[in-house]
Amino acid sequence: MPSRPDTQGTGASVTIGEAARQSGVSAKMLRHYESLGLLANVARTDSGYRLYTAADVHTLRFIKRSRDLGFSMLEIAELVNLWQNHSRASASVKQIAQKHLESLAQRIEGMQAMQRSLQTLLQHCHGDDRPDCPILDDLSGVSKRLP
Amino acid sequence: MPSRPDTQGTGASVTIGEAARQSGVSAKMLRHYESLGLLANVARTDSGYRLYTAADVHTLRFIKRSRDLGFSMLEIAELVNLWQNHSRASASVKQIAQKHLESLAQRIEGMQAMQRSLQTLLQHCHGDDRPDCPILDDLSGVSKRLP
DNA sequence: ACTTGCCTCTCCCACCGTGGCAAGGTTCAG
DNA sequence: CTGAACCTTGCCACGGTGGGAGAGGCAAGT
Repeated sequence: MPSRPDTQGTGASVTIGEAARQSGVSAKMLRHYESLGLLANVARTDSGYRLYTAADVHTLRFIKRSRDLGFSMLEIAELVNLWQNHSRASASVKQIAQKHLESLAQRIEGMQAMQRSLQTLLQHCHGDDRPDCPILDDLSGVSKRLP
Repeated sequence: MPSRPDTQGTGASVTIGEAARQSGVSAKMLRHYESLGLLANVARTDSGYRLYTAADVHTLRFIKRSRDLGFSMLEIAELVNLWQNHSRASASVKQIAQKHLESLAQRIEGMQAMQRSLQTLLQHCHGDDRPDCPILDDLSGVSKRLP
């Protein structure tokens, strides 16, 4: 990997590929986030290359971490705004996180319900070369739903 | 609601709206499933209206139940095939369900990891009108990640 | 016969987040 | 100068669902 100027982010700006590497977000997504208005005012070289400052990369890492926690882009937009607004109330942040946590819990519960049903079905299916299959019976509504 | 012929599905075929009602799948999705080849050979009236037999509706309920258990359309296509193939081996069905269960478990784990992180963050955020906020600190990478 | 109201038809567009590809310009090292 | 690696924009795709437009079908009421 041939060394390019300022690859370490010691001073000025980096290109999109470098910003992608430093933030863990793909270059594709960097452009996308910009188009969503999540990362405004990205500088450009004369030839049109995007240039990311250290602050931009920091924001990108913020976004990445938020995505990793499952926040939606809409929520992340709000979080970024709050983050950059130094007179925010922590309650606003907490409320967003709380709501996300609740929806997360709901989705998990839904999936766990599926999980339980599937486990029961799997337990009752012998899984050999005979056609007889409680799983299909359940899906087709032929059998009483298993407990 | 004016009574339409054969609303009870006593004998012949029903229109898409009725099939939707009887299966719990939207008419929109009925057309979509057909375009996916999941429900082939749907009859038509002279004027082009789709006509669903009782067997079709049964298949739709099968699909609905499978969706409710979180199977993908691709998996459902396989399941429907196996269901209709009377010489299937139950092992084939079980394998699909098993794989689905595993991916389900994985996704649940991922979401639970998010859940735990969020819970920790929320616990540490006082959530009042002051700007100080451990949640944002964590997201921005300023603080050491909370345990 | 005509209107009214509901049904259905086919198409296209949107979501969300991500990836891929194509056709072209830029920058840098050898 | 050439080639490699990078960047640009733009379009298409996924999965599964919903929305709507514009047109036609059908039954019931007048």
